[in-house]
Amino acid sequence: MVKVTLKDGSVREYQAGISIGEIAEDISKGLARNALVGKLNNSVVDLAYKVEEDGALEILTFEDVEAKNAFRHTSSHILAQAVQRLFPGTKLGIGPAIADGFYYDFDSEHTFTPDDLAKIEKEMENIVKEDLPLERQEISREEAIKLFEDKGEKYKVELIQDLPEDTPITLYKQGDFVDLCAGPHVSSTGKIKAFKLLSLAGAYWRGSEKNKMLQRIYGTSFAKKAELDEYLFRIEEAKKRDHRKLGQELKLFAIMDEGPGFPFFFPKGMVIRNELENYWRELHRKWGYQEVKTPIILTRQLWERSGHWYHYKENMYTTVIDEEDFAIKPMNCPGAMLIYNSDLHSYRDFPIRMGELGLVHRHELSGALHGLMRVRSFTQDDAHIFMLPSQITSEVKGVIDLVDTIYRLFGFQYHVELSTKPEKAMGSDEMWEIATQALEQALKEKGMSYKINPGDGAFYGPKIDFHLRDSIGRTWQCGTIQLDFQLPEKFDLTYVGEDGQKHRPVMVHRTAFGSIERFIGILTEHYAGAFPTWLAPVQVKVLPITERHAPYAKKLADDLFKANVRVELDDRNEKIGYKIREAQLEKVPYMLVVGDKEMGNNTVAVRKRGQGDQGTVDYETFKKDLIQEIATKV
RNA sequence: GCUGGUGUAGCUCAGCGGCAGAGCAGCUGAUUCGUAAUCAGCAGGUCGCGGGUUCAAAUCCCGCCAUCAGCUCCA
Repeated sequence: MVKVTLKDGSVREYQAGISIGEIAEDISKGLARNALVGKLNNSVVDLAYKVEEDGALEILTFEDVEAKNAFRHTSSHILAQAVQRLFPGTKLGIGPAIADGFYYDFDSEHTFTPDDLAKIEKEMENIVKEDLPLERQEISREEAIKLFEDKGEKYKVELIQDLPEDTPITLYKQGDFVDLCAGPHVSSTGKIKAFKLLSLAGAYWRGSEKNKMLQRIYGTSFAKKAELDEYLFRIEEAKKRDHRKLGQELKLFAIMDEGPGFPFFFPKGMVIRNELENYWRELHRKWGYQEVKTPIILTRQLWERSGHWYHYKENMYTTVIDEEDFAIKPMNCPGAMLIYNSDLHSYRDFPIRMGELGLVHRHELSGALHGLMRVRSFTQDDAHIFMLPSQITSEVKGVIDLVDTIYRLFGFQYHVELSTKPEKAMGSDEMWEIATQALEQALKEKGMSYKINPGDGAFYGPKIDFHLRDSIGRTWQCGTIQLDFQLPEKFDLTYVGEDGQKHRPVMVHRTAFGSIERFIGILTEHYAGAFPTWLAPVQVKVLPITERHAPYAKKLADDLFKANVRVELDDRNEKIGYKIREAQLEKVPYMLVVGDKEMGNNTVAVRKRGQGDQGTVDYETFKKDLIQEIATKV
């Protein structure tokens, strides 16, 4: 007999060798129906797994992330089976579950088209109907290699050969289809009730551009049809928030064929940008920063000295002036070094916090460009902080607080990553070690949870990155804190210490928004274009009901304009419903509808974005509240 | 950069070898109206760019550019 402890603490006894599926059956019919995999002593296993010893058991359903992954992993096997049925000779790459679904990589002479996806889905439906059980089988390395060699599955053979010696090799079999797979899987193809293939894409074998590009098919699957439909609906909704679409609809910004990766800001987008910059300046003044501006084009010698010419050249635009080589700055730091060195510094001056809204240009791969999120010219809200080594932790903590202040104002969820020394790096290992420790120390003292990104640091130092999400869940690096022991050396930065001797200061590069452009992209998606009043390009629209009310409407609009409110008057000869509809589509926060009633007693009928008609209020009261709302950035 | 898709009016899209189309937006006129679209008329095009095939190309073929998805990259 074996004793099984369930999640609720109850203990049940069974014949040794009972399967987890049978235990689920014993617990309840409903659970057995929804059970996908089991979790025995913290490892996830198939329902067919036979329990031979006492242990803690959980029966997992689609609600559990491990079960969801197994479910989608099985879905990817069904996809592979369907593809091999329809396109014999197709070789298999890998086919894992991912955050919102699954994919499988194929090497096929046939190039898959979107039309093929429908055919493949049909065949997948057949496989689901066939209700094929998935059978797990453990075999020796030699047998496995022989099996896949005979099938011509060269990628699988490569995978097996690269597995550590002591790893058991398992196969999963469903009908005539066999795949190398660690599992676990759901018990039968019939469990996959709702799935959809979503897209096609190229993907390099094992993620290296040196390898062959395979064809990847993405899909998703759910336990219930309704959940799938809801997911697809959510994706459609999220696409409506895409900043590229909203940027065009709301006339905020655009990227044109004439300037790939070089964004244009229209008057309305410029309002948002200027408001953000005003806020930035106000905040940085309070936090003890000074502001500088450094040139966009600087000599080749400078970039050679900073190391960019050797480590960053493929991303830099260059030009020739009077037969001399120049480069357009991809970063602001060398300019800041020159400013630092234009004067003598005392330890008493530290920390020196030198901010710059600096326009940088970087040559990004054409395929990497993405609206405002990934561009070739952008404005970093940069700052360089010069300090004593003893000030590192407190300065880094200060920047963490500053970034958090900004993100909290917008209600962003973010996560933090610590990136360590990359392969192509300047400086010694010890330098890197000290710098990385200093950053980690600050994170620990702030009690922040963070993810470590090995080898993802900048070439000159380790960094802390702040990542924000876009409308469809992709994350983008925005704020960053980078410790740099290289540039102070290269530019021979010094300060005079207490002892009257010259010493080397420590420097941190940091951004909060990251890039103003990217930040505006994220903001646009975050608010779905309905910006808070302080950022809204147009804050109030005054809508007279007929021409008769236009003079009163104009008086209000003029008064608001004088109070620095961004106001527009819509005195076109249109019905009120039409004007409201337009203002609503423009996502203007406040509409003031004025007719005979309002004109008589100096009131306005307020319509608030998202909340509809708020009734009639005294104009002066409205104005006072509005100005208060703008000032407090709510 | 790589793989695949897409590019037609300001916007959204139809047309896919035989006269360049629709809706919205724009302009003109009428309508003077109370909370998401009043009616009528007019105008609007190097069909991404270049080459080729054809009696004839938006449509087929080749090259390039841009863009979308993913991969790679991401300071």
